[in-house]
Amino acid sequence: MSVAIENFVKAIYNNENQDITNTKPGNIASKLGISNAAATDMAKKLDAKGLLNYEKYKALRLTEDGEKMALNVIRKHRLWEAFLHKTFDMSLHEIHREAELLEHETSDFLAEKISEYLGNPKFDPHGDPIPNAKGEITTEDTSIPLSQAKENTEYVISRLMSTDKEFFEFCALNGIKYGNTLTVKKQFQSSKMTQIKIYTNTIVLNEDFTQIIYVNEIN
Amino acid sequence: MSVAIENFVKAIYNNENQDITNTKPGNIASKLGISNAAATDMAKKLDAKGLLNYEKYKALRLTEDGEKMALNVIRKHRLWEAFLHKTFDMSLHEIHREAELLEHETSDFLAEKISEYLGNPKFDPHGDPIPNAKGEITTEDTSIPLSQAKENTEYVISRLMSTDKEFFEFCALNGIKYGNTLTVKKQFQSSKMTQIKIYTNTIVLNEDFTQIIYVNEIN
DNA sequence: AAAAATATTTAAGTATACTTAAATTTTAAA
DNA sequence: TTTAAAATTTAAGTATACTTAAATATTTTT
Ligand SMILES: [Mn+2]
Ligand SMILES: [Mn+2]
Ligand SMILES: [Mn+2]
Ligand SMILES: [Mn+2]
Repeated sequence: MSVAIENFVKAIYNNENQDITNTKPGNIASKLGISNAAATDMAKKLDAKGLLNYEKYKALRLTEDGEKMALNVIRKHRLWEAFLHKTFDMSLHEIHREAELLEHETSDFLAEKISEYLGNPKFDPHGDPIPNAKGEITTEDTSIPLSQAKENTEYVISRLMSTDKEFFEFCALNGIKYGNTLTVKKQFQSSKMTQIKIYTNTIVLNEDFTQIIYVNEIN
Repeated sequence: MSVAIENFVKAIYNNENQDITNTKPGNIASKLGISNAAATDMAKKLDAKGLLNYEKYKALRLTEDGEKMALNVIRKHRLWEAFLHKTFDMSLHEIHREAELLEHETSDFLAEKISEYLGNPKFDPHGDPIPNAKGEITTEDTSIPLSQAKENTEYVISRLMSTDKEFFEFCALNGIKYGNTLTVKKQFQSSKMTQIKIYTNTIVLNEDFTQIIYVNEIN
């Protein structure tokens, strides 16, 4: 299958997992940077291929085959990210950029090699789950955004939900990294800011950041 | 530039370095598995782009820009081969297959990371030279095919010029590997066979193999 | 030096993945 | 509930990278 098709089913999959009613051609089009007309064309084509169900004016729904394809591409994307981060120490922004291309030119054979080399990781450096070779995600996500965390409680960082370069640069500079530990000190109700302590540093984050930094409470 | 263009200039470059007079559309076409007509079309297009000089019925000649592009792709190809061989222990056949795809989706940035990680190697696992980031090949090739080697002389294996799976499997099983040492025991003139000793094994190779295994004499 | 064989080019056409513009349908607002 | 706004679809067209078939040029053989 072509790069265009793989990116298309991946965009639908990612969208369905957030907002199922809005998975319409126009929405996918704007995510992929193509015209609405192109997205409608593609939707019809993929319906004919059995990768999704297309009904005029309705939301797009991936078939089982379509979802399998999406998860296969996502697996390769996240394995590359994990690999490039670990082996070449590339930043959270760089790894995404490279993985977006490499994911389409990676055989299942090579994906397995990467996975084995890394010890079959279950999460990528953004905290996104890595599907297994069968296309299954076996982990469950219990994490909450930092904006909803309790005061005076210790958390481990579980996910950084962004693709923004500056955000990742901020994180890298301040030890905000998947797996690291932080303590929530105070939630400022009116200003919607969150004060955290990470290592010896105290940082006050605004809502833009506390809604994309996800954490798990340490028992 | 597209995958089709990159593969096209690469095929011309590789061909020019062997048989300059025969670098015509039909020859490139058969190497790429496309029709002669498609190759002629592409040649005209790349002439317009300034990557090669096309004159009806004449051999294709890369321009400086075209050669630079070819060497950039070849660099990425060979870096991937070196990397996959070393890091994932993939075979000489597998690394070529994967590199053929990855070479087109690799940024200069990532290529540099791979190169640094490997210690800026000058040769890939087939013994092919790896151009530097400027597109220069600084090494010179003094190797000769095993068919022309002297009897009772020690050589180091410097190049395995093939893309054939079975040949590489044979090599892997018999210690015929870039950098390994062997001794030429006898050249059978009439049958064009070569008897070598490698480690403790004695092997007799026919011309098919001794013309694609290159060696350098050990001083 | 012709004739035959081979290679190259031209012409016409296809599939994919897009575009813009117009028509249509849905959704939201008045 | 009618109207206005927004989204979706249809229609027509483009660029890329191919194809096959026919025309033409080159190369080889006789
Ligand atoms: Mn992608
Ligand atoms: Mn990720
Ligand atoms: Mn290639
Ligand atoms: Mn090689």
